[in-house]
Amino acid sequence: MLQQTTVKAVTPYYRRFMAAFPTVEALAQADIEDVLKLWAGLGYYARARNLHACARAVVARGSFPDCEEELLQLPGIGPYTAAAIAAIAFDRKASPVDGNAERVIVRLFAVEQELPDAKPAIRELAADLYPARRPGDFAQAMMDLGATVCTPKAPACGACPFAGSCAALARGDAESFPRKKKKPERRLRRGVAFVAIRADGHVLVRRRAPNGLLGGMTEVPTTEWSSDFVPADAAADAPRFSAPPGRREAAVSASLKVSWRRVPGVINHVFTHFPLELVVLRARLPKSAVAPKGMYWIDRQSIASAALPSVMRKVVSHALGEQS
DNA sequence: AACTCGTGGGC
DNA sequence: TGCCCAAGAGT
Repeated sequence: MLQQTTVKAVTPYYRRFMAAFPTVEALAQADIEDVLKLWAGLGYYARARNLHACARAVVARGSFPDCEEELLQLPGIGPYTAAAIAAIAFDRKASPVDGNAERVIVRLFAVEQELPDAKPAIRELAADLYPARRPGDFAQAMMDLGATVCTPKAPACGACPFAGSCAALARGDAESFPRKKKKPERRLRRGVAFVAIRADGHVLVRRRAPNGLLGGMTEVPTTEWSSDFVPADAAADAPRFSAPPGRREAAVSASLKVSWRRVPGVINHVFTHFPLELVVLRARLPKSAVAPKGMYWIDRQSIASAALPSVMRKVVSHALGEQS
């Protein structure tokens, strides 16, 4: 959970998750849908899928691996996490380097190479630093130093135990480290989201593809999201409903005429690699409306606990006229 | 090697 | 307000 995410953001999720899945066996037996529900809003959903797969792998092999090399084989456990578990949980000589420790090392040695190119060199420098005893405590101390003293902006060099040996500080420009490669421009993508509301308050949703962006999460139907999308072209992608079976001829289900109305305003959301602007269309459906193939209705209470990512919560709240 | 992959807080 | 950043990993 803590991969690329702050302790503050993680804490409530962690508590709920551990209450639901107190053991690796419990997690391994869970449905991915229930795992994603508890991850909804936290982001980077591949972590949830990987953690679930990881639990199953651990149960299958019969125990937790206790060395870096075997930990690396598990899904979702990369160089940092493998080293962190080895050092902290098993007191192994390993050097986990997170973003904080990375910054400490770079400044200590005034590494001129830009990130992320410098990562391998930084890891080697860190590996040379590991102490004779308590590798886990040392690793956590380096991370906490980066988080509280050797901060990205306005580092508190006066309070740093490395002040006397820091190459960046000696040069007088610690804050200018680490050097970073410029990021590619992120183009705005547009799309239209359809919020169909049944007379009893149920909302139409579907499941996203199991992998990729928001993989496995629940969403309201939308058009494609693309840079050259024209909202006026959305009608063709609107979900189509049929009237309930019965009365008319069984062979031909009558299509239900639906009036989509634009909800004033737009939803803006920022993903890591692109910003998104969604126009929201809303329609009221009779209680008898049949969900299109691959979609289903969920009630208000289920919306609250569903695997809806934040961007979809924004869309639904906006369409239901809730204050934000 | 360079992309992809979320979200919220801090300044 | 816009940008940076966070206990990174997978492809």
